[in-house]
Amino acid sequence: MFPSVNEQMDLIKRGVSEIIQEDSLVEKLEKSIKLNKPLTIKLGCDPSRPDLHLGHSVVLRKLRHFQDLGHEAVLIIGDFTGMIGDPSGKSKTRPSLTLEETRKNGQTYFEQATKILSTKNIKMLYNSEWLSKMTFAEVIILASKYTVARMLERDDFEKRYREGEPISIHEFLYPLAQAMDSVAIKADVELGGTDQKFNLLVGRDIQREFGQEPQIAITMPILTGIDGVEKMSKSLDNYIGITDPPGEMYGKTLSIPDELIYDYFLLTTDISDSELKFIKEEIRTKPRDAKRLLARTLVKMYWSAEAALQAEAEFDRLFVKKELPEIIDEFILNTNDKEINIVNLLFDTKLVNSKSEARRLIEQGGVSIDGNRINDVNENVPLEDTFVIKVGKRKFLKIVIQKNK
RNA sequence: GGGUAGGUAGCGAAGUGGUCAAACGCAACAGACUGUAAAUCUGUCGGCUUCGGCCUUCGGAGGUUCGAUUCCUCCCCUGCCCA
Repeated sequence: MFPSVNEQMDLIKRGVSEIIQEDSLVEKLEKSIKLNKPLTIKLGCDPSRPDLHLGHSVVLRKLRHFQDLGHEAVLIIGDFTGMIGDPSGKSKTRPSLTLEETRKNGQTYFEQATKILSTKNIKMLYNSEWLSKMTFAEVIILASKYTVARMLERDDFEKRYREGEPISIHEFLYPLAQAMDSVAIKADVELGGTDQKFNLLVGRDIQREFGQEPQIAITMPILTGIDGVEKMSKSLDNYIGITDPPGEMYGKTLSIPDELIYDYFLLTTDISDSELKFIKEEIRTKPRDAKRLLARTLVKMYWSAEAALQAEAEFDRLFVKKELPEIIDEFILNTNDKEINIVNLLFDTKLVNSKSEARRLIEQGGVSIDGNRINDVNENVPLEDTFVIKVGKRKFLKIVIQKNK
């Protein structure tokens, strides 16, 4: 039923950053084969931001590997912590979610995650199921199992403490809560990004406290965002969403720095080891082709081969040949006026957020109608036939005039 | 509880009675360039505007003043030190 330990380890080890402890993992795999029992692979999910991007896909894909090897994936939706709020201390404004919101987000998460995961051997659980039942006394006993000094070992706590930034007491409780999740499902393996290493290790300690065999912690590298600097995240707007439309996915991929191409192939695609070698060479000699292949590969994974080709053609049309896109949104303008001031037009069609912005764009030469650049803020646009406005590089809108009589 | 330092535009950070819509950096946006939505360079970067200005902003609420981001009072929030 299960592939051999060596075979399993080969796939498991691809792209990982760290396995703690590797020999214990081998033992677990051996035992699983002997008893013909799948391992329980845990992944914690944050229900406050259900929109998944390629950064999330790195760890989800690792989970998929385990599924492919016959093990069971368990997604833990952190609804309990989500309802209380702010888990990182970083985003001060992160709102507390209601129960309904966490369920809805959990569902969205599941839908998106199963673009990568198999729906066969998967379970999704909400951690409020066990965490909300804990009494205050139980929480205090749990808290007694860990010391402040050990908590401060975590990089971000240590850094914030050193720099005099606030750390709330409840933040110390989150790693413990996450550890209780591992206890609750008797996790054999927990996956996470390298930034989760500390939390995954707390899970091991707490499982031991509860008389369980500690889980294996597997960390995956953090994917750098398309800016090439920061980790991929939605709030930094340097992400490629797995539900991004093909054109956007393709374009964003092309904008990553060349140094990132290899990592993206390794961590976000299924490309084989032998192909990877070829790609490594191609990145050196023809980075453009390698990147286009990456962009096509990603669009193909999340959409289709056809969408990938279309996205590429569209991209070339827009940015290489600087022509109009194939499909342009339409705006129906109901008016009997013969002409309209360009600033008002931009504002009325919501192409800009304020009239000042419209003036600014015009003064900077960022606005054109049917390919003719508008240079004057006071210019009036005749309202006779349909025309196309272009704002900046990427915003197009087709204006259709409708006379009402 | 005591002491002390702070809270300024999306973020970081200057300013300490008028010359402040507020230096500078980052992010963002536009233009040029490019294989690219990268890099680089240039410009813009609260709102409205008849382009002369006008209006709303510097934790919150009051007050002093012709005039406050700058001074005073109270309140809220945060760091550090002491207990």
